[in-house]
Amino acid sequence: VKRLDLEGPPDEVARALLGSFLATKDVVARIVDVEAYGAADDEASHAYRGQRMANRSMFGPAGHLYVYVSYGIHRCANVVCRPEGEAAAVLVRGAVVVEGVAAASARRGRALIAGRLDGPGRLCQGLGIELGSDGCDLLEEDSPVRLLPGALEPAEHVVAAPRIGLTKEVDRPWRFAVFAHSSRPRPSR
DNA sequence: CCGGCGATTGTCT
DNA sequence: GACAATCGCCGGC
Repeated sequence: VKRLDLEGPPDEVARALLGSFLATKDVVARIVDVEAYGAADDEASHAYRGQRMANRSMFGPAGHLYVYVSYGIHRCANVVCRPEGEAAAVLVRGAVVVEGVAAASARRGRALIAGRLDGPGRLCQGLGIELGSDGCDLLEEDSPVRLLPGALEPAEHVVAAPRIGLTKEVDRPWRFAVFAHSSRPRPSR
């Protein structure tokens, strides 16, 4: 993954992230479900009302991690995709663990189904992504969370759908999920 | 399999 | 004081 690939319109970067890997100390997972978020042009985005203390890392630089607290309980992880001063990011909604299934399921407190971490909160819990990693550089070798290159396979396709859990901009089709040619062309959950 | 709902707390008004 | 880029459980079909 090069930083240049991560800097661009959030929907394009979102698609490009599918098939790449998120890695922490003891878990590696392949990204299969993402959502794009913009800035002043996107009322559903955390950046819509400008920079705040909690969302500051969403304002760049690209390739850094934006972690926020959802519903006071969960953590959710984003890949920032704009240079410093501008805001946009890709929420990682789902991934398949390819290394460290035991560590991930131990953190989750339950067995994973087919190695899947579906849902942004579950994904962060399984990977062990904490608020303390907010703002770290995903392309830096010794970061607590890293992004590793990966691509989709020929039999894999991408479906676009509306984003989940919003009260605004509910129709913008900025969710992108991988599905195998043999399975139903619809994102899980 | 699917829809509904309560829990729970950081963040902003 | 309201709201939230969620989750897990429960009930119905």
